[in-house]
Amino acid sequence: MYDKNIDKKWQDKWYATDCFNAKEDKDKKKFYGLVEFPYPSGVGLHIGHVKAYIGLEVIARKKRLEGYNVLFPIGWDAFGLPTENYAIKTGIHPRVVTDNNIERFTEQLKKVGFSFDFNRQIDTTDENYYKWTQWIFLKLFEKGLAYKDITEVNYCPNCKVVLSNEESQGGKCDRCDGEVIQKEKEVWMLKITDYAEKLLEGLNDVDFPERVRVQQENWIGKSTGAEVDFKLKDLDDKLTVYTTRPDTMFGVTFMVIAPEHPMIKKYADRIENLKEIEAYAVNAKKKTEFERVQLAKDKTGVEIKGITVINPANGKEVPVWVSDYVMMGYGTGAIMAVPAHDTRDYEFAKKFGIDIIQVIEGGNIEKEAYTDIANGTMMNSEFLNGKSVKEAIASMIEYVESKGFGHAKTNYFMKDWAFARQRYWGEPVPIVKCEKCGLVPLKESDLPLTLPKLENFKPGTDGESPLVEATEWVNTTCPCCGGAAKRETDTMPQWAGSSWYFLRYIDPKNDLSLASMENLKYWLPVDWYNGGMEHVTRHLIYSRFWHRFLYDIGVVPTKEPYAKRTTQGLILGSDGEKMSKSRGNVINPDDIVNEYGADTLRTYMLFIGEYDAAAPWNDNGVKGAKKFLDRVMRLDTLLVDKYETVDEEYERELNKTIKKVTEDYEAMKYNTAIAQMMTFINVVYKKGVISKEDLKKFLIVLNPTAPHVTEELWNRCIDANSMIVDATWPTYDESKIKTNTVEIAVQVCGKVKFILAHEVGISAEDLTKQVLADERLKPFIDGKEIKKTIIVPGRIANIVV
RNA sequence: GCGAGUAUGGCGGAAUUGGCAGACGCGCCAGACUUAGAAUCUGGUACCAACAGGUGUGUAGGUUCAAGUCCUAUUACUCGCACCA
Repeated sequence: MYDKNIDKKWQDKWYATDCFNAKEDKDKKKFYGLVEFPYPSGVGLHIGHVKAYIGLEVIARKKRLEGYNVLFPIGWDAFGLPTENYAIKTGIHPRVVTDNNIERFTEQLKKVGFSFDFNRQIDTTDENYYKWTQWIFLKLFEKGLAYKDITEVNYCPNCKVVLSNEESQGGKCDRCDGEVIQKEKEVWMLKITDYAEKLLEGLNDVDFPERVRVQQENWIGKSTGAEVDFKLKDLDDKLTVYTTRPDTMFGVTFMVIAPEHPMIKKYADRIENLKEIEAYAVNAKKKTEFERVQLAKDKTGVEIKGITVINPANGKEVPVWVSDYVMMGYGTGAIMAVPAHDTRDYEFAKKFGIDIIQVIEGGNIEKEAYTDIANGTMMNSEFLNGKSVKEAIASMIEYVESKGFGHAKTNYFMKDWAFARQRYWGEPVPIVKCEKCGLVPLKESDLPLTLPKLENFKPGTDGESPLVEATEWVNTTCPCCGGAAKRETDTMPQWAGSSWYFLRYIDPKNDLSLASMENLKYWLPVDWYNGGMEHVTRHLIYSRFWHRFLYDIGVVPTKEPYAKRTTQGLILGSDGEKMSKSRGNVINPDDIVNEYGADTLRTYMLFIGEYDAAAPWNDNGVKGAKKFLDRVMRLDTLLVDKYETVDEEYERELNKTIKKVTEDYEAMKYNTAIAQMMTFINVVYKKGVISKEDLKKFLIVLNPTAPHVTEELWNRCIDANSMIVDATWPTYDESKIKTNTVEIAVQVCGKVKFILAHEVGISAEDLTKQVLADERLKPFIDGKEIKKTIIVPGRIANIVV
């Protein structure tokens, strides 16, 4: 029986002997396996953490046994709102809360037997860590990539905090799921848009799952087209639009600008219906995300009376409308509308009775006026006629460039990163505001800029940081002129610390640099990074950005941080629903470990199904995993020094098991690896004996899944003076897996009639003779004409009559 | 609306990529051991049928000697994006 009490015995041995620690042995081949470090919340370790870590845990243990120098670290992403909210509620300082939570998490992780290198733990709230987060910020500032701007930001009124675009996807706050509003505010921004192209290109050099790559590409949202100027009639000014289809310029019948477009203010005195337009803008702003998206089909808008523009392609005068289907945040906030080609423009034109300019030709008279449906070439477009869309785009761009009213332009959907939170529990921004010198960075030697002690960390009512209250800390002197200055009171978002943590693991105690180049060169890139899908357009993109920036300034040796990325699937409650407190279907890993032992939890997590697919929890499945481990533990009763006779089937099954487990672990197909080990155990019980040598091999391959059970059995049956963690991964003998004879199905007209054994390596002709001579075939072919025989040795025999 | 993915027994899931569908586990049934239960062990378990046999991988077609696997259409669900000009 697998007695859960053996867990602690082996955990004590492992963690006391530091056997999982990465060595600084640069001659050895390295493996850097990384899992997304947890936020140490007060709730403790969740079953999802276990699922997320167990995948690479198996790989890390296997790589060690294969002789790699393995870095498999863990740390704490500890800045953030929940800790602060808890601190606000209880009055306990976030530092104390964080330390307690880290202690609890560490204990829980060790109880599952994770082989993390606990000596390299990092904590983003440790001032020796965030010193370097601040240092990177200074570098970003120095290169002009960190800037302060008054802008419309996403704001969560509930959390009282500014959010980045990535944190407010779908118009909902990442933290509280509340509605996000737009608010004008002065905040720090990071120019991630400067890196859009590099982030896109980098995806070609890494091994990411398809859907991860696609999601990042969509998020960056690259589009190519042109910016074109439309002259305002009777004014010395122009309206610039962005379009991906400059070839359709001859079909423009009106223009649309966003309600926030600056042109409205600029020509307020010329606009005859200004009141109406302002009222529309106010109304548009009030719309919630839901209204904007769900009611999208019902277009609204107002024509601007008093302003028209001239289409530079044909000199025609066109009206200008205001509508909220055009966004100020994308392109130029203004579009040229071509209802004949764009469904949105079409809907708008139809609703407001604007010209569609249709030419009767072929099937669809309303929508294909400028491209011939039959051959996809341009028509009714003067010098573009007869060209393909692609050619026409190029030639129109050439035309507008030569005439000086436009140019080719690439746009990205991704926006700059709002990099400021109005909270206490985050990294202070190392910048002071001086009346004389403006925004002045701290000297590197003055880092870290530590958080002041504060009694009250409640955020201000109107999006003010609680640090405003720390007057002694806020009032400082300017590093540049020595005059009076004030510190920045916003702190960095939680994503700051996690954007580079994988670098610090490589050299966690270095106080001269964030990590030494020598160590970085040895360990980078991260060979394998496993984490959640929810981070694809958040942490994963932020950290790639920071890493690429650090590469550009010569701090890290690789362009991309992660060579390979995988994701784990969700564990659902036993009711098939997402685990949540309110549903009461939450499984606590502690309970499973306490009742069934750590290896049972590990084995079950891996056996439950495909690793990156969601799977519901099943209590009986857990018992099944325990039963398997019990059967393994009882192998000692079958132990013999040597077999009396060589058994080919036995040899085959063992070698097959080693092969399959070796390959399946690497492909994260843990469920089939375990199935094969179960099959092997079933064979062993059938035979009733197992030799020491075979048991030894089996225990090693099972070890990454069930380290406690295998160490215990190793100690009892193999060698009491050594441990599996120091053993070597077994090899398999391919020739032992192959058999002399193989069984194939013999079909008549595609229906299986009987099974035939034949020798391996037999020719098709010989096999045909053997099949046709078989007595069992007679009843099916007697008196019938054989039309065709398909004989594939080792595969199939099919007789068509 | 656009894009990606999934669909196999009562359940979780397997199927050297076109070659015996349902590995392995759960559950269930029967038996052994037990005073009894638990645990353990043995056998059975896709469906229909008394048997012969037939039918089966969401649905409808197709290609092929042969289809869970390839093609066409279609339905349902999951995920992502969503006025991207």
